[in-house]
Amino acid sequence: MLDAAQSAFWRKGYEATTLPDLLEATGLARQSLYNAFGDKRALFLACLRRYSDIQLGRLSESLERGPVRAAIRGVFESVLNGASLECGCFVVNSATELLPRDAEVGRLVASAMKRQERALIEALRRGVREGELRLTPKRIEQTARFLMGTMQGLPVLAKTMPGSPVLRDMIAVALRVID
Amino acid sequence: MLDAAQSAFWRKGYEATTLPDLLEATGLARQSLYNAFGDKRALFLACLRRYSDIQLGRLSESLERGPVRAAIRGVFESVLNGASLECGCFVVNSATELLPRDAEVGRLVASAMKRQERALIEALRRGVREGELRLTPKRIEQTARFLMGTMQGLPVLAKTMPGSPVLRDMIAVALRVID
DNA sequence: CCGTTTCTAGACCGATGAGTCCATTTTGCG
DNA sequence: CGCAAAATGGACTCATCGGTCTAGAAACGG
Repeated sequence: MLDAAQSAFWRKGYEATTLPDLLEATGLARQSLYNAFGDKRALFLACLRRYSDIQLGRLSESLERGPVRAAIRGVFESVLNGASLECGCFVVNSATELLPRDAEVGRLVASAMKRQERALIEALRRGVREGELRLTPKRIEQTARFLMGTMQGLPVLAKTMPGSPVLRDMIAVALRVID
Repeated sequence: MLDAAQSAFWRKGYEATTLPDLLEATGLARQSLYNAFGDKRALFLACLRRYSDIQLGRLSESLERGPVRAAIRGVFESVLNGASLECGCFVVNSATELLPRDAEVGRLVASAMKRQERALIEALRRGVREGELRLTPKRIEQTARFLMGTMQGLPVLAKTMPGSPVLRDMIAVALRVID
């Protein structure tokens, strides 16, 4: 239900997605949609929250067991398939479209980033603890942030240079920081 | 003249920028604007072309003399100030907003990226030639692409996490690939 | 089986979007 | 100076936006 609306917003962004678009995507009647969610903006925020929660869940799950390096590589490479390839990341898209004008979205995005950062720090810590990685505590933070930045950048790059070898190279070089 | 329109589009994106916005920004009368540029879309494309040309000019200029490593660091750090900090990169913003729906914008963006890639490759080659860097030809391409990806990612990150230490860390780690 | 509640279809609303038209003023040039 | 060209303001068109309203269909519970 929210999935359908989300995919509409994801493809076209907030402004460009019209109410008819949302009705067609969800199959709902106009009134039902307003009863259920209030208005377009509230629906959008709900989608965004949901997406970032799910996405973060997936990320944490991938990172919290198995070899850390392989997990991170896996996360990066999953961008090469997935919906992100042509649509980018929903959170990043929303951020570039609506920030810094929209404070609510700003908070939401910042929180998503923060949680992502924590998940990566946690994973790197585990890697160090288990002897897979060798990083000072300072370096852990720095590296996690770098990886996060790269994760944000990849979908954007995928959009701007579709089907180019740039993505693979980008990933290859980025992964060197945890070699 | 185009500058004014550009900054309006830059701040709010294509869809969200209304004609009244553009009139106020440029100070032009409605009719004059239509006489000069045709329509909103044509004006937008003109702005985008202009921006990417100027931006690429600046980049090439910074990269083509002096120590390469310092030049690249300078380019990265210029993101920390500049209009990019709160508005991101106009090209990247436009790409995330309009791709993959808009083929014309797609071509424009892809071409901008391609030229940027070339400029970086050129710079790295020079660095190797002058003995500052030690990279195999293969590595040069790869590294250039990585740097380009990072350059695209930085403004996005700046928007999603304003005033966070993430940017500095991201830059610090990214620069390690040319150490 | 009936009454209540929910959902649906679609007309409707005011606001605002991009784009056009035209009468008037301003400008620049011979 | 004078005239042609261009720029201006503002009314106007038509489409579409997000959102509301209403009357009828479906669904559900006792």
